[in-house]
Amino acid sequence: MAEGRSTSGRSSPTIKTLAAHTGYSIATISKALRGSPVVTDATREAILSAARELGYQANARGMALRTGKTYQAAVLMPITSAAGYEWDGVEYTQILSGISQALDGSDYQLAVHGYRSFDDACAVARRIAGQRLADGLIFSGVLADDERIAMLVEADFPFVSLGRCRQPLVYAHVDVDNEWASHAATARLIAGGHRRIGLINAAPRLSYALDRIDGFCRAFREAGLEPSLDLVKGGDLTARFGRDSTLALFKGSVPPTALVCVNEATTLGVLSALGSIGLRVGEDVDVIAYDDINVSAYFNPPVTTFYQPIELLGRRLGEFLLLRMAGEDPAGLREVFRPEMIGRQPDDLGGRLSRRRPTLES
Amino acid sequence: MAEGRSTSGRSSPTIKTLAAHTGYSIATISKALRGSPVVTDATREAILSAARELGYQANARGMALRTGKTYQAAVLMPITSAAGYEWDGVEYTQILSGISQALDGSDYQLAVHGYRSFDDACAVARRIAGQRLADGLIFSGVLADDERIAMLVEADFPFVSLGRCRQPLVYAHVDVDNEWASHAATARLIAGGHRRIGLINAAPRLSYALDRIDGFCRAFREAGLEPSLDLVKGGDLTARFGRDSTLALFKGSVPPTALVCVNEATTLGVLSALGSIGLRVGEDVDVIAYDDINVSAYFNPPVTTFYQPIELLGRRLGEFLLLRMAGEDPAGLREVFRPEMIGRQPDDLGGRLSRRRPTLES
DNA sequence: TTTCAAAATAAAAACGTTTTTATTTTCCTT
DNA sequence: AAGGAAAATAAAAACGTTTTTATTTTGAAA
Repeated sequence: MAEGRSTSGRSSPTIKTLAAHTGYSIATISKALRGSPVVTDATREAILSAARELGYQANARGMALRTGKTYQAAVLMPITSAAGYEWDGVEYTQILSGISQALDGSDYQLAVHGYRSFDDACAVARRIAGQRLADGLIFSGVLADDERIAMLVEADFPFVSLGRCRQPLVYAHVDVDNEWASHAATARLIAGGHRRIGLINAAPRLSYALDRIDGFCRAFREAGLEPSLDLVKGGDLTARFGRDSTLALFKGSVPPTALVCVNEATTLGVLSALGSIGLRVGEDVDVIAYDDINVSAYFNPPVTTFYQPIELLGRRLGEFLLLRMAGEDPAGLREVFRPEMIGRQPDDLGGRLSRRRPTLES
Repeated sequence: MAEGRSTSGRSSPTIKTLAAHTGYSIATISKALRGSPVVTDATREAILSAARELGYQANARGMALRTGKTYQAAVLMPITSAAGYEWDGVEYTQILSGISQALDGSDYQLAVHGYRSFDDACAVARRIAGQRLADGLIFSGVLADDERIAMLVEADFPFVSLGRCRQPLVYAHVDVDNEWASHAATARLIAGGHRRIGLINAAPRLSYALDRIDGFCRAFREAGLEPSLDLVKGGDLTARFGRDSTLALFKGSVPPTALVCVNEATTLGVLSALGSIGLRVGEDVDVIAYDDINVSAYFNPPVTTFYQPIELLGRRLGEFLLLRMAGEDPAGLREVFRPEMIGRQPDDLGGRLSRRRPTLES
């Protein structure tokens, strides 16, 4: 099997090379490089100088074996299962980018572990913790009763989740206040006169989908109204799901006058569907989207969005994981963000009720 | 520093545990597990059985130190530099997904190395090869004279590039036939009567941007025409760039009647710009897009696209890297794909030349 | 039956670091 | 000046595997 050694013909300097060069022992050199106080300042300076001069870099494999640490920060990432399954998980690029920035300058590398289903995600998480394939783990797609969180808390294995479960556990996490955002979007539409509001949501087993429904309902109840739960659709975060859901909602006898969309992908599908049945946003129907990559800035017609830059979440995930792997209390590593509303439409009925509304006949 | 050992209270079984359990020596056990022919079948079976029974998993760190291998497959991924820099590199999720699928079942983990600029990408590649941070490398964003390729070929360090440079080197790569695709798109528009064709392209230092221009020009020349090179714009692959370029092109005295777009992100921006200046695709202007995540299926109005599922490219990248790390000749690890055209518009002038064309006054 | 060679297994070394234990040096007190 | 304790450095062990070298066992031939 090919060995890709550098072309200089000699291996990189090791701690033995440094020992031969300086006259100090391997143990002293190791302690000096680690900043141990049992080494004098003069000795430390001499060793650091020699290390710089020789271009010494500690070998990660030697360190890993002795310390038992992997120096890997693992991230679970969904494997999209079929070509053409467009835009599934595209926000992961920015999550990984944020995490990568947080890890920059640390000893840690970013290791991506793909999974195909939620059960597979649990199995991968179990294997990472059990076999010590990484020193810490980041994952998303949190369920209300996510067993990964229970398992990792019990194993005392460092992790940070993007999202929160609904179990009374203390663990590091970063999240968006989905209940608040859903409430704000829904309240805006109710204040604009809407009563038949559709919610294009994530799959209801996902914790934040439940949070979205809670916020949706709270807005109605605060207005003394019954929530239009018959107009709630839950599915995957694809443009196709957005489109199919929209077409289904507008086939009904009393279709929505407004839609709240879970993300930018479903929104694209929603807009595509509305266009195909001749409904104009801002005139025939109002659309509010949640967007974490700000791509809805380019949607035509423009839509009001609740925008949360996901790369910031990614950076915070990485920062928290480093702290958690360094032994910090997870109770101090929890943060929930509120997205910023970008109003691009008035989102109100604007005298529309008197006009005849086209519906899709079945 | 917290040690996340499993809660069973005992460490995972090591080869020493297996030795104590079976009565065989560590060396015999290692050879048996590796499939060495110097061990008898009976001995091997007994050892494999005991390994299964005890749930033995070889420790990657012990293996790594002794063999000198990292069991890491590195991928260079751009770090998006600012929040709001939307949709930059979103296709990486599907590339990583494809690579992850290819690596599944192998001993290799996917390690993501972020970079901020091309020079940073070169520095990271140099460090990965020089310090043996990984056993192989995958990267994209190939330049015509990409120094990463030259350096890694000289170092004989296993890698696969997504894209080709223009140097006479032999190395593993996966690519799309950009010259062919650009030619096909442009030829289609020329056949439809277009003469003023805009090319919303990638930055011209990128190898495939040059390939696109080559194909663009070849289509004109084959039709006995001069290419409309004044309508070629090169920049980053963002919706913003697509929009800004389009607005600039339509400010000109003789604006384009058709646009060829480098990817789905710039196309979104292009459509947004056209909508904002009142131009209708299929009527006032024709748009052909290159798309590797098939999201343009949801664009409204629909546009003709050249579609190449990028996850397939990702899988092939992973497959080739495993083969390359196993010592396979890079000359046998090269593949170029041709995207599939999905016609959603006739893309011809259709009697439009007689109509007055709105232009943007400066 | 004995001897020798091949096969099979075991012992030891190695990878490169960190940590533990041992030894040497230095400084202060009597 | 000598002795003892603290500081500083060195030697050895350890991590868990693979590989090299050594030893034992087995089988075949004389």
